[in-house]
Amino acid sequence: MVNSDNAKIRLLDAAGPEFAAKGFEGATVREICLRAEVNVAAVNYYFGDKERLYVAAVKRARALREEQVPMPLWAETLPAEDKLRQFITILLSRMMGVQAAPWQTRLMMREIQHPTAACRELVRDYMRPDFELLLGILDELVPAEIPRYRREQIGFSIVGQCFFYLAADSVVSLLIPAEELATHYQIDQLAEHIQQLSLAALGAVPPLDGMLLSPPTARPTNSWNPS
Amino acid sequence: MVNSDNAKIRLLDAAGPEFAAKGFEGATVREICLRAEVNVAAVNYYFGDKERLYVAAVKRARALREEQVPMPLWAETLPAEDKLRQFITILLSRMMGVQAAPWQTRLMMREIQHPTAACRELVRDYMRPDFELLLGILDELVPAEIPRYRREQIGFSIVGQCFFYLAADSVVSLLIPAEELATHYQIDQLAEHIQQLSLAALGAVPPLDGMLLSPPTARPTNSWNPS
Amino acid sequence: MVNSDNAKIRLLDAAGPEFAAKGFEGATVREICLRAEVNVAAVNYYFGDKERLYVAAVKRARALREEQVPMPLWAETLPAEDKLRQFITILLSRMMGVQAAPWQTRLMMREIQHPTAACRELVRDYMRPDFELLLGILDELVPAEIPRYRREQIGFSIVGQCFFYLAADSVVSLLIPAEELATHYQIDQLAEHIQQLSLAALGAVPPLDGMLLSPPTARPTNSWNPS
Amino acid sequence: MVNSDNAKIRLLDAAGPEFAAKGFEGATVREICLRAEVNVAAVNYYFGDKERLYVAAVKRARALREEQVPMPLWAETLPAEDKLRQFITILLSRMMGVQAAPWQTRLMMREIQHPTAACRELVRDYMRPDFELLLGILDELVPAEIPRYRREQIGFSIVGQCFFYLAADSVVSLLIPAEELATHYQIDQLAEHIQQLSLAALGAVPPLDGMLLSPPTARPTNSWNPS
DNA sequence: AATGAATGAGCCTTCATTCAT
DNA sequence: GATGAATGAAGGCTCATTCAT
Repeated sequence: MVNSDNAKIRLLDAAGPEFAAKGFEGATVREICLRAEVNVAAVNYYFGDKERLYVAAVKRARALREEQVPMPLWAETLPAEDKLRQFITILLSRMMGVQAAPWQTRLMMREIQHPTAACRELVRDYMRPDFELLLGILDELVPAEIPRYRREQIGFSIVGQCFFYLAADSVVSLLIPAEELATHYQIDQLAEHIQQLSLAALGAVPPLDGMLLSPPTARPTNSWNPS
Repeated sequence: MVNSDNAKIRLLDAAGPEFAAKGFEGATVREICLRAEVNVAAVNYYFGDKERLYVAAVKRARALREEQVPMPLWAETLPAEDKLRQFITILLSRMMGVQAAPWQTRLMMREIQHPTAACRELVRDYMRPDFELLLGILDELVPAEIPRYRREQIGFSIVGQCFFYLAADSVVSLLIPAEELATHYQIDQLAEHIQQLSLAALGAVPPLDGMLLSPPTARPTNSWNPS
Repeated sequence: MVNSDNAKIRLLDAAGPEFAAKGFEGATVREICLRAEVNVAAVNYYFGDKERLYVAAVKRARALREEQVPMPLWAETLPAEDKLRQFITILLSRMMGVQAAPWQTRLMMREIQHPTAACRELVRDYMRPDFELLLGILDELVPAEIPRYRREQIGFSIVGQCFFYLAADSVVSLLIPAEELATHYQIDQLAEHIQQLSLAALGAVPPLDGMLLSPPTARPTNSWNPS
Repeated sequence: MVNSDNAKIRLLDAAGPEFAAKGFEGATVREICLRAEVNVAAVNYYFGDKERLYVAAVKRARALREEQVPMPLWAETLPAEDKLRQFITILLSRMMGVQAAPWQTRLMMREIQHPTAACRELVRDYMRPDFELLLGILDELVPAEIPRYRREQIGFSIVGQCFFYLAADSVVSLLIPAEELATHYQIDQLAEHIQQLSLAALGAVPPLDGMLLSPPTARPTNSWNPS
């Protein structure tokens, strides 16, 4: 039984990096089993087939990453601005690393971009709670009249800025000279940048602006930022 | 020979959608040749091997997309705010469409996330000019003292917000109820949102703030936002 | 142990239908064990290997079929013609059913056509007694001078006619229109047909015909049927 | 092209004996390709998959056997009795051989007993023409009033007697002492036996007997052979 | 006595590539 | 120049069997 669990875990630990590096098609069961030091038949024995091993590996990846960089439990009195900063920092921490990004992150990135059966659970169990957390923070920062879809949009803007550094890191790396790259990949500085940008935008949100309250399909003139 | 060119073009036009839909590993030379109505040996004959066909297909994808949604030539007198809005609109136009996104977009997305030999040229010929264009717009909007890496960071923030809707559309689709999804995928409204958020942030940039001028490696305390 | 016997019997009862339906190669140990609700290792534990399970299943099949349609014990005074009719009826009863034939019959058919180690015992214990019974009936119907090999030949002709409907039922089904098929598969009518055909032939046997008495290797001219 | 045909034929000639000896499941593509001296991929290249190779092998088996032992074209004046004898002889010739039976015969036997997609065509193209030929001969030998299903039954009885020696040869071999086996497997003598048995039965058919004319479902008492 | 975990051999198939024409 | 035939390598998976318990 103990050995059984070990073999299963070893398999997952071997499959994660392989799938992350080569994708579902590119990775081979043989190579994974070789790394896990188990028989080729073990994949079928423990997981049924390659695809279910992949799904299990994705789930494990997120669970491990969650453990490594957990969301904190904030005190009630903590200002929303600080929560936002910490939230952004954690998001960046999870995504940063570029080429050295842990396999967990790269594997999840693959799943997001080429979603399989695992994606639904991934979103339900991990992305959604985080996103709701972010919406909760925004609730403290934007006027009550701002409709939900606008808060979501602001949330996506914040997440998108963080996400970009991981998902498009190949482009960033080629766009920025190698010697300056490290400047761009400093988590704290970057977190501050994104937080400031977001707070400034939130502060500029005119609470009574018609456009924000009316449905987007009846969008008025460009009066949002009258200054 | 004319036929030769035709075969090569037909091959590229067949390869693009295939690679976009199934990835490099998932797509098969046979299927591509079948669609192109050429012999299986044609890939090796015209391109050497599968990989070089892939690279050629990626390049062609970006060239086609460039034609479809070109960057405009702005009049000198056009306010930078308007240029920014148009830039964002074009970015979103190129990326929107989720599953219905043209194969060109999806193929480039694959290349960004799993870069191959084609990525370097892609960035050099297409991403960099666009990014420089964006930086030029920002030059008109931020004080001269703001260092380049900060402008780049602001540029990445803008691009990242657009990029997110394409790269993470599977997550967005699962996060937002199906009936509200269309609300989030309105290019003009979204462009306005991102523009306003960005402009508000730019307006908030304190031109004399020490942190912004000093190199980030010698970053002082969190005094950027003194309020 | 009681459980042991139960497991063994359950295994046999599960193996029979499986082997009958899919053949030795097609049937899998796992599926058999699943049906028998025993461990996969049980086959090897109780029978040594798959092949010996197969042999045991074949034997059991014939024993069960023997119970289901036993040969009757005839009164001394029963006319041979009636015995023949009953014998044929029983043979047909055992073989009829085509696809709906009980698994026992189908399994034995497989063994006859692709004999394994089980075939020898099957013939010795079951086929031979039946065949000797038939020869005994024929002894009462043909002149004493008829040599044994001729009686055997007549026996084979009778058995062959019955056997055909089971062994070649796929051909019969395709040769005869579906709506008329039932007409051909009426046991009593068919038994009568075969009995009459056989009796007519027996009656026609010229007891003193040279050919019948001389060894077939020295067969004379075609004078058997002088007409 | 020539080489192509050769490879295909070699594959068929290698597949036939393998399938005949080991069945569809038991035979392996590797072994067949080894014998045919072609690459393992050749099966897929020429036939799509193992199953279609099997079907092609079955068809070829029957075609070859047809060539080896063709049905003769009889003169109009040839007595039906002689035609029957020759028909039976040819049937036996095709089936005889016991263990030494050509692979074509054994393969067809497998198909009859475990029919696959090939069976339908086999019956349509080969079995049915032969069976109709036999019915034609019987038409000359039985009174016109005898209904078709009775003629078919007589046909099956004749074919069944021949079929038995091939299909159940394992049983025959175990039932008859080895030294007497050859006596039973003499084609000419056996053909005469079956012909005589059949002719005697035909002669005994009472043309006006009620049962023969009435539908079998309303079968009267056992009055068929009142003698 | 009986079992669940684990295995290694082998199977069919797919695929990118090559070679003679 | 361009192609259809043919190939070798490798991949995922199934299966009967074994071994420690």
